Amino acid sequence: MPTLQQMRYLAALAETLHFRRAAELAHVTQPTLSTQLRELELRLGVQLVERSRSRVILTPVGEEIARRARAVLRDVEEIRAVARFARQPLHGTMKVGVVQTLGSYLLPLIVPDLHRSHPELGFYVREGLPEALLGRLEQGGLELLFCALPVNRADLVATPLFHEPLMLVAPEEHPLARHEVVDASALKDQTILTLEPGHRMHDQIGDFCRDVGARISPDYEGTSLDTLRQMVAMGMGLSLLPALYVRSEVARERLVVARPLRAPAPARQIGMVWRKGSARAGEFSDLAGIIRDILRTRAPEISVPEDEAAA
Amino acid sequence: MPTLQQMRYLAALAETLHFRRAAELAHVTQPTLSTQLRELELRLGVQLVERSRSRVILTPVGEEIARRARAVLRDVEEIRAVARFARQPLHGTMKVGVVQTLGSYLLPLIVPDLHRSHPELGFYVREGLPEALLGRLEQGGLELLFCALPVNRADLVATPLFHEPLMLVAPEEHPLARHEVVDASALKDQTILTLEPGHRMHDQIGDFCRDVGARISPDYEGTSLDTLRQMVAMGMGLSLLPALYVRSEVARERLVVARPLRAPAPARQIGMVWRKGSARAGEFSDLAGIIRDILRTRAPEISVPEDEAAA
DNA sequence: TGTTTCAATAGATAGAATCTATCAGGAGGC
DNA sequence: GCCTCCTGATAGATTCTATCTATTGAAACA
Repeated sequence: MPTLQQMRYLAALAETLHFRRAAELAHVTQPTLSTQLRELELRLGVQLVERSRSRVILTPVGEEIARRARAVLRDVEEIRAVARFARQPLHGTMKVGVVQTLGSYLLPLIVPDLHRSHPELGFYVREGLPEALLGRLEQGGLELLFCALPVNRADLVATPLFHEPLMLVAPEEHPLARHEVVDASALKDQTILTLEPGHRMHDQIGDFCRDVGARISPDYEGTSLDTLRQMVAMGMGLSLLPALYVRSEVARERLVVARPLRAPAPARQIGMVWRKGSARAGEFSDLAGIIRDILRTRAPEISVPEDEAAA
Repeated sequence: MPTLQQMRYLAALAETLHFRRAAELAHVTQPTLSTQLRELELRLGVQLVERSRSRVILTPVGEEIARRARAVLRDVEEIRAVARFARQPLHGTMKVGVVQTLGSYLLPLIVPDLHRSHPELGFYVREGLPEALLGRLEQGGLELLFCALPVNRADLVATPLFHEPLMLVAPEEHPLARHEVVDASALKDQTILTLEPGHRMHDQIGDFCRDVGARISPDYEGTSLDTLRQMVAMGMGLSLLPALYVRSEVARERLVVARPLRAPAPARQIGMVWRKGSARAGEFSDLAGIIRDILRTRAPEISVPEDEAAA
């Protein structure tokens, strides 16, 4: 099998048509280049160079192979360039997953600022249910996941990004809409719409409703936060939606109103998850810090933890 | 600089995602593959593989580089294929030069048979004047030249293909056309048309005419054998044209007739020339033998020498 | 808890790439 | 014609490196 070095020598000789000068070009001595080219010819079983004291000429095969060798060397050079580019932190593409209940509002909130400060960083985004995304993350299909914590998998690590209360969403004319802050006990016997199973919020809201004596609507399970909101607007019941979602979608229209729940309100802890031992673990930690900063500016009403070592 | 071997290991690992099996695939032991991959990462300065006991995952850069590495390996494989192909004699393309006074009839005579017996052999043909073609041959722009011998250049070798007499070509109604064989002395004071300077035949016919007392037409010098023939047909004079040309072009029409000259007739020796030490010298010798055989069949009236070592 | 599996590591070894020094042949100058 | 310079090939020594065997340490599994 020919070596890259031999190809380099052939390319040099093709350029200079002169052994000594080719050797200089390749930063080796002339005997090295001579023997390696002879070795290359031996391995390929073809004469590449016509040697004479007065003239060095490549054979037609030699020309052809030199041409191809140059292409190979160029491609290898590109590989090195790819590596060099990737070496810089927060460059290149990250394959991230976002749980559906975050996708519609989290990325739009942080990506513009992030793109401004780190223009070389791109995201390949995949939405889905937590279980599926965690599986993909473990398998290597994703590098990074935004979802609700805690995540209890031995080979994954997580760091919190923000603490997001759930807010009561009701039709404008609903009696509870008149309260500025709603007490959990006020939800007794109310009908609550929630997401289909598989979402973290499904279980969380189910538990909460059982505690306060509210009734989960048996007839309907939403597939997204948007459908829940629309069902509330149609008077099918109340719902509990994440504060940042409310901020980005509910606050913009008049059909439904959102009210905070009195502490201890149900809430979710949103964080970033990656594989323990991921090559980019350091980058991910840094990225978490950057995202927390962005959130502090863009969503001051949300509680963002101090930076910490990923746990 | 990464080595091809390291790329091969990366490709194997990308395929199996398992060190031991990748090592098997690459026909080395697992520690070898491990250390070489680590070395590759070190050289590129990038982590390519996420190692954990339970799972092996390529990083995104790892994927990208593995993809490119596979392409490089494929291209190197192609280089080996090119060499393998070139190794078979009388395969591939030969860059040949043919002097203008041969081009119109020599190749059409031999190429059909040659193509039948050696379908993988192709010609890239360049016509020109002898001097220019010899220069190109020496510089490496051509590999092989068909022209009149002798050729006296130290770095070239030649082998004869056939001995080709020149024939007298005259208008049908010309008095000399009545002789079956024409004596050279009969050309005394006749007007002979010949080619422009630069052709071997220009000098050869000039010498011959001086010897027999014929007159070279001062007003006209042909640029090709075809124009000479046409000038003869128009009654501008007589001409001396090569026997195989006569056979292929003159014999087909009625306007001019060709008559052999009584010995010692002027003649030219046609041969093949290549560079001393050409990679394909052996092929060229073989080719000469094949061409001589074809000529013995296709042009039995022509004298073809026995095969010999190229001189 | 013991067993198996996996990748990393250590140390030895054979092979390869490179170097310095030198040779042999041809070109060009005098 | 002879000498010198220049070319590429060759010889031999040396350093590097790719590879091997043997082993370790850690996780997964039963």
